Amino acid sequence: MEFKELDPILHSQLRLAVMSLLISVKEAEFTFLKEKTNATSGNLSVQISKLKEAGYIEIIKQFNNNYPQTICKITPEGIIAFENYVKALQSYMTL
Amino acid sequence: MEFKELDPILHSQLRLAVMSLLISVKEAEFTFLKEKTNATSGNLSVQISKLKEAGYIEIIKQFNNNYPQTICKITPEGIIAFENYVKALQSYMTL
DNA sequence: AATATTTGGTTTATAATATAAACTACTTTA
DNA sequence: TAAAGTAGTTTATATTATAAACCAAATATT
Repeated sequence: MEFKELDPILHSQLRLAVMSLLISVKEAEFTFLKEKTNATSGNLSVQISKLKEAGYIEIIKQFNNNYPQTICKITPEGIIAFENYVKALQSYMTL
Repeated sequence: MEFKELDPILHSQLRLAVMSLLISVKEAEFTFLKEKTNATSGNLSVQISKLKEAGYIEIIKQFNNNYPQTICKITPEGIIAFENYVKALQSYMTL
């Protein structure tokens, strides 16, 4: 058994946490992700941008009660990438 | 359920692969690790040093058939760290 | 009504990490 | 004895992660 490549986009604690949340909730606000992950705004902003560039999530910017609101949704590619990442990890876990 | 911290020493593809191998074989030569992980010598050298500094492995340098030989062994702390890392990962995997 | 504070972020600068390239030291083979 | 191979280490560079600083607008305070 060889070691599978670990998708570098997902092999990041914060991006993985975000994806993990989006897998279960399907759609989440920036503030929700920030609270759940305990990330700083700056870091979260950068990381969701990377996930978007990779095509793993969709980012929707809108206004809610006069405030800007950033919504994140996982894409089908994102779901597949997450599943593959989990599978790849198992090759390291001596399961 | 919150996300557990991922030990940064282990959250590296190559170091994780090395630890995964050492969990199963208990002791391995540098060249064996290099072949199994497909790493370059330089990268492997750096990463096993970090694992040693963290106390996760022991490095024994000796000579074998006139050639230098570097042997790596996992330590009890290394085993615990690996197990904790695997447990922490599960909090991201929505198992 | 001006000013301070809060919300909800982004951009930028810096620190940490991973990796490859270059190098060292020695051995074997031609 | 020169070339090539073994077994690595060191160093330079590219990539990543993170925090600090900033921005724009809303709301609260005096």
